[in-house]
Amino acid sequence: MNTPKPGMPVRGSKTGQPIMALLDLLGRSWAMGIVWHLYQGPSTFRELQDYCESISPTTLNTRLGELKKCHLVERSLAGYVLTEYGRELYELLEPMGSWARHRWAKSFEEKGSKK
Amino acid sequence: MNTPKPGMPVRGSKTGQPIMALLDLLGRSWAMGIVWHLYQGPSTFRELQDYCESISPTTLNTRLGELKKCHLVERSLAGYVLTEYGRELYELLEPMGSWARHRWAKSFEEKGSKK
DNA sequence: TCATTTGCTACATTTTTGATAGCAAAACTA
DNA sequence: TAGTTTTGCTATCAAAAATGTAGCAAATGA
Repeated sequence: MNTPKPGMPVRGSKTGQPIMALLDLLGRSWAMGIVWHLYQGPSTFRELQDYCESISPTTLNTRLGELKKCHLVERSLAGYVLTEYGRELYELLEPMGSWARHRWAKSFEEKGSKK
Repeated sequence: MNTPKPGMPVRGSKTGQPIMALLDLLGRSWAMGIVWHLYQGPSTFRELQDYCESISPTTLNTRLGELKKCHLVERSLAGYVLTEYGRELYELLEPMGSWARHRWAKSFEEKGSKK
């Protein structure tokens, strides 16, 4: 699975539009979860493993590799950390948290949930 | 693969926090791409297939099913459309588009790209 | 009525992910 | 400084998810 980057064809989009590369990258298992978690502060490999309860070390490692190649994550003395780009991305993701809690979750509470 | 919903344990998070359910849902192949595309207007199944160049009808169908169960997409006479929730979500996703284009893509242009 | 189009299922193959074991290097500890 | 932990990560195999292709039944159009 090759790392999606802007300007390169990615899963399902040959145009290489940056947003498509980003959606491909973030659409892989745990990618957003890792970014989400790292915003709290640096984490070691094992801490990330614990956080992502069911991730395998293989997947965690490839995902970290992709995020590094895409300049969202890097290593520091304290462990893995978000880069500046990573933090910016988190800040774009962040509003989804409150929306999910305050708006989206409500839509499941209506009585007689269809389907 | 069961549909992630707020309040239910999802891939790697037993707490059922809405954001975790959302990240699980959106982290599946093509989920964000479908939302992204549908914001342009209603699409038929075949149009979505064309848009997501390499998606298989099987996957498209399950993904649409999940998005419907989660109140982001519904069917209309004109085809599949975003619900109000779906449009709200798109609007949260939208800033990622310009960030990817104007900020993130730049990070790949530096001379001597490492790695 | 006959040909298209549409939404979707079936099924075999490939790709991705998970689970588990475990190793080499670094960091403690006694 | 020898022994124990911890840490980052690889290897391997099984399970799950996605793809590719064919094709069918219902709706639409000519």
